[in-house]
Amino acid sequence: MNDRSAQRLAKLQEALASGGTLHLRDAAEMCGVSEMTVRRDLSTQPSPISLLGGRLVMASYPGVTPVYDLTEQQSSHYQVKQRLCQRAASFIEEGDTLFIDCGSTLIPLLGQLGRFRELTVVTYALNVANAVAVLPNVRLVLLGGLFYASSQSFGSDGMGAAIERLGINKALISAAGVDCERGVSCFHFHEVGPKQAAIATAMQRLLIVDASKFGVVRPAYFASLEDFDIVVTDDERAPGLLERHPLPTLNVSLA
Amino acid sequence: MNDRSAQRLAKLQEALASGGTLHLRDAAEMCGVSEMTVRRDLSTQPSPISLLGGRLVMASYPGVTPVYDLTEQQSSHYQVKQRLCQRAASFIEEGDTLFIDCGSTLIPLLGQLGRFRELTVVTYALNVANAVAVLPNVRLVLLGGLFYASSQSFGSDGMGAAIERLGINKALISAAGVDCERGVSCFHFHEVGPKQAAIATAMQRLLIVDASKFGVVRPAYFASLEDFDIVVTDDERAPGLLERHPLPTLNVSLA
DNA sequence: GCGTTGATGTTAAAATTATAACATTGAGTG
DNA sequence: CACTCAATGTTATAATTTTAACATCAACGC
Repeated sequence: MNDRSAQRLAKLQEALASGGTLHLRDAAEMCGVSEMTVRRDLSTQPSPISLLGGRLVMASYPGVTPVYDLTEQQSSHYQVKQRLCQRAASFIEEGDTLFIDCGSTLIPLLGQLGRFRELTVVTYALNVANAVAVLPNVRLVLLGGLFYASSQSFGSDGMGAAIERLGINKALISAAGVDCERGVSCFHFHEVGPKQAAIATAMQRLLIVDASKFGVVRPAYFASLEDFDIVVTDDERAPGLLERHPLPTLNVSLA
Repeated sequence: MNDRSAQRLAKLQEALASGGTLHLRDAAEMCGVSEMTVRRDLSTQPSPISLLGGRLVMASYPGVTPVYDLTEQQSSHYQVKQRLCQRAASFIEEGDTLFIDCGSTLIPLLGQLGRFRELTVVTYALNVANAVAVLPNVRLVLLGGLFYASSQSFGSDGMGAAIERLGINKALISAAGVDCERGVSCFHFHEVGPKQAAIATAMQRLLIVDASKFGVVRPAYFASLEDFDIVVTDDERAPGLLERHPLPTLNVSLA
C-alpha cells in the first residue's frame, strides 16, 4: 500500500533473509510500529514473508510450506508422490549409492532414507540436498555449479564427468513428460546433462513418474524408455501405454 | 518414554523429513492418537521436530530457529555479527563476484545483498547457498562435493582449481582463530583448500572476525594476517593486537 | 482378582494469536 | 481552516494454542 510499509517489509525481509524466525512482537519493535501494523503490512502487500503462529518466517524456505493440508486438493498430489516414493524406496538397499534427480517427485523419498544404516546420495538439487543434509546416516555429495532457481538445481560443464567418476549404484530419475515414441523429457535443458550422465553410469536406472506425465512431451528430451530398468508409476493406464513398448525387459512397478 | 511414542515420532519425522509443516491436528490423525499425545511425545522425548504455533516443523531446517530472541544472551552475539556484516557490506559494490566463506559469521551479510542490482556469490556452504538462493538479484555458484555437517559445507579435491577458474572479485573470509604470530585458523581441515584458493585468486581479501577470536589458535591454519587487505572487526582491542603486525598495508575496519 | 502403573484421552482454564471495529493522527487540499 | 483520507494505534472480541488437572484403560505382578 504505502511506501513506508514497503520499507518495513524490506527491513524485516533483510533480517530474515539469512533464515530464522522473528516474533511479531520483536518485528514490531524493530520497525517502531505496533504489531497490528506489521500484521497489516504482511496481509496487504504480497511478500515472501509469512506469519506462522505469531512468528515471521521466510515462506520460501523449505520446512515452512505445509505438506499435508487435508483441506487442500494439492494433498492428493502429495499422496500420489508419497506412494510412488514408498514403492521406489523398496528398491533401495543398504549401502547403496543413489543418484537422486531434481524436482518435487522424489522429495518424499528422502524421508524414508532414515531407515537405512548407511547410504550415499548424489544430487544436483538444492532441495534434495537440504533434506538429505539432516540425515546422519546418509552421506551427501552435492554436484555444484550455477544455480537455476526454476528447478532448484545446479548446472556446470563438468557435471557429467563428475557423475561418471562416482560409483553410482542406482539412479532415481524423474521426468516431466513420458511418451512411448518421443521418449522421456523435462522442462529445463540444464538438467539433461546430469540426468544422462547418471543414466549412463548407474548400475540400475529407475524412472519415477506419476501417470499424469504419460503421453506428454516437454522441451528437453533426455532419454528413451528403454534406457530404464524399472518404471515406478501409479496408474493402471500406464502399463498399457508402456506395454506397447518393444522392450520386454521393461519392468513396470505399480505403486 | 515409550516405544510406541518413539515410533510415532519417527513416523512424523519421516513425513517432515522432506520439509514442510504438519498441523498438530493432522499429525495426531496420522498417528491415530489425540493431539495431546503428540504434544507429550514432543515434549517428553528429545526430537528434531519442534512445535511452532500449532504446527510441527523440523527444527534443523533453516528459517526455523529464532534469530532475534531479545530474551536470549545469544542475541548479543547476533548483534555483533550483524554489525560486522553491515560494515563488511559497505565494501561490496554493484556487480561484484563475492566468495563467501562458511560458518555463521557471514550469514547476516546475505540479507543485505538484496540492495544490489546484480551480484554473483560463490560459496561452498549450504547455509549460505540457501540464503542466497532466494535472492533474485544474486547469481549463485555453489561449489559442491562431499557434505560436512559440522560446518554445513562441501569439500572436494577439485575445489581449489574450480575457485581459481572463477573471476572472484572479493573474498569474504571468516575464521575461528586469529593470532599475530600464528596466523589465521579454523576448525576443519576441509575448509583450508577453498579458503586458500579464494585468498589466492580474489582481487580483494577481507577477513571478518569478531574480537573474541583474537589471540586464539585453532587446528587448521590457512593464512597469515598479511594475506588480507582488510580486517573487519568489532573491538578497539583488536587494532591494538593488529598494529604490532609489521605490514603497514593492513587496513582495520571497526564495526 | 486386585491394585499399581504408565500411557493415553478428556475436559476446563489460561495464555496467546487473529480479527474486527473504532479512534487518532497528520499530511495534503480546496 | 475545516475536510478528507490514508496510515496507524487502540481496544474489544473471537479463535486458537498451550497448560494443567483429572479420568480411562490396558498390562503386569502379586
